[in-house]
Amino acid sequence: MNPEYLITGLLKDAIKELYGVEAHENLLQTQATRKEFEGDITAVVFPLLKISRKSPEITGDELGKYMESNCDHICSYNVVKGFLNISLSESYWIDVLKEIVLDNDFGQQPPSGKSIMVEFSSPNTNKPLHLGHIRNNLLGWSVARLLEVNGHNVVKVNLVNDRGIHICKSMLAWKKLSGEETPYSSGMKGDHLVGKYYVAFNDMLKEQVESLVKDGFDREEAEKNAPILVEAREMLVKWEEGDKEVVELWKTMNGWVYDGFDKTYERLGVSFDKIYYESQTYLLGKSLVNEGLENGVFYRKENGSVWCDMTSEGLDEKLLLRADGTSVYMTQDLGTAHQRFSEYKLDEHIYVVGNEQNYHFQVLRIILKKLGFAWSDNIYHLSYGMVELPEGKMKSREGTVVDADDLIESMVSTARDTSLELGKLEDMSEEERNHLFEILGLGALKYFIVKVDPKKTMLFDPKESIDFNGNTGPFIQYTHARIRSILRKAELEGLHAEVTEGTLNKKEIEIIKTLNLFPVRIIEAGNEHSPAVVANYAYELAREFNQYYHEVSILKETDKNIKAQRLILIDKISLVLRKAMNIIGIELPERM
RNA sequence: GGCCUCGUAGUUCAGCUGAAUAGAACGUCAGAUUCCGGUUCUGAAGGUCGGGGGUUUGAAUCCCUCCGAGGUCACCA
Repeated sequence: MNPEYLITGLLKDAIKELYGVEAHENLLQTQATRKEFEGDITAVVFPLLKISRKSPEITGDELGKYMESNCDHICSYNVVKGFLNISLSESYWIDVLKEIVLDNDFGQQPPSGKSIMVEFSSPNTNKPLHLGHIRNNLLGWSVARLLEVNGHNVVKVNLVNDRGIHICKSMLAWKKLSGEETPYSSGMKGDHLVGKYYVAFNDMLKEQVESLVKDGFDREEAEKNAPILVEAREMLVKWEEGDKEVVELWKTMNGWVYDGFDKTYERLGVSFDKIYYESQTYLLGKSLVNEGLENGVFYRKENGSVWCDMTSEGLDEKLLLRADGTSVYMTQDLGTAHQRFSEYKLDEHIYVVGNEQNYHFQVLRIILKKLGFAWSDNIYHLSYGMVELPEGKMKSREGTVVDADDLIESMVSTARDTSLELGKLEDMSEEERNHLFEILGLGALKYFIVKVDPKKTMLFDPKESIDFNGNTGPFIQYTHARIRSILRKAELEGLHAEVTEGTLNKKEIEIIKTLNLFPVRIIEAGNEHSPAVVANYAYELAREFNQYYHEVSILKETDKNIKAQRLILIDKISLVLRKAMNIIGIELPERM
């Protein structure tokens, strides 16, 4: 039984008995006792003073006395200021440990019957993934995992932006410059190859603009009407008309990009249940807009364009259909949301999208509400901030964008260098080693990014992230390997890890408390859609083990019972670490 | 200019629905340790929680205001 529930229940009884009042839930506040004080669980008595009409000290003492004599689990209490610190008996904590150990699905919540869709990644097909996408993918993936652990049925989807002027730019530059270069002929990853031509296009555009300006054109005019840009727009028109040659090239080049993306996704460890393509969904939503128009939710301007008025919500008006009847981004998102909610019977839909689109999602929700969809409140924009580097911001114009593949590769190679330096890998095969470097490099990256509150702008420092000390992925991986090594040695001695009636010291009770917190953290993190909570919890647990390990000798302990109990405790720590890191997609090594 | 988000040790981050002396880590400094100024261990210093006001027995947390940083307000996506 959860100790805080136990105390809350007792407190309620005590108040009723002593003061004859049924105390309201939110007056019964408990928390883990701070380290400086004696005790396990602390009840805050301030809120109860208006019931007792006595001083904090007297109230605390009366309640403590009642609880102590009415519950076998409580062995002592003390009152400091308005805080009633309660110590629970050793046998109680052993029972808690036993409960944790016996629960094979520890942390896994029962099925909720809810279906939740998580959309993340959502790349453009004109260039490779970069550091920003990494944050997106890692957040999306771990939120999806987190919701699964919370018992929900999760559908992971990716909406690929595969159409529009941007891909035409790459296509055009490829046609002009490449000499039919392919990923196979060049040995380049498909997404990088296409990205190369996107850059080439922009270089050509810049050149043309400069020369036009030199010839006396207005800069703005030149930027709009450079010949190559006109050509790209013509290509887009041809694409929309279904021009065979253009569509063929479009298919080929996008295919290269998808091959490239797949490799990056695989290495990052993310996957999707379904992939949507904008080329197939961009017409959705029009009928919804027309319906809204008929119902008077939207209105038409003189030139024929359709708008939604949101001035009563303190916002502007929003365009939904252009004068020529074509749709915009918002139109499509209205349509896809509607389609998904009805097709999958969703209870919730989470969009993992950068915070520059906060306004978009605010508007999306309002419009859906205006259209009368009850589920409009069940869309959630998981908004995340930019990732900056020690060198400063990434700017595509200045070419300081960090490529995802390059970054992953450099993380893994740094992991290789530092682990080789530390040694201890002699008895590993080449294959095992490479696997270790891979999970260390990626573990460093994933942990460092996920541990930060999503909505905050963050700074990614590769050097700091891969340090084996500190609040890092490798530290947790190292802790795990260390525990597994202890357990292997114990096994060689023929020892079994189990709960016994041995004694517990203060640190061990603390660890049991922390372990016991795991399911609570899972639920909390799920409600907040924030895997960062899980990451920081895992770090706390790992740090607790290291302190513990430093204080007591586990293998040298002579009492077999105590030894067995210590082993089961650390075994459980390693298991919970694995479960927590599994949510973030970090693999923990058996040795390193 | 309107709207949204953020501002916590030198740095990167925690701080749950308000509670005791605001926590880690890295860095810094001191001591110990070894072939070593690099590794490891121990310890210390370091904070007006952006400023001001308010609500409360109690505020980093809630409200108002100002300052600072970022984002966004397209017949772009």
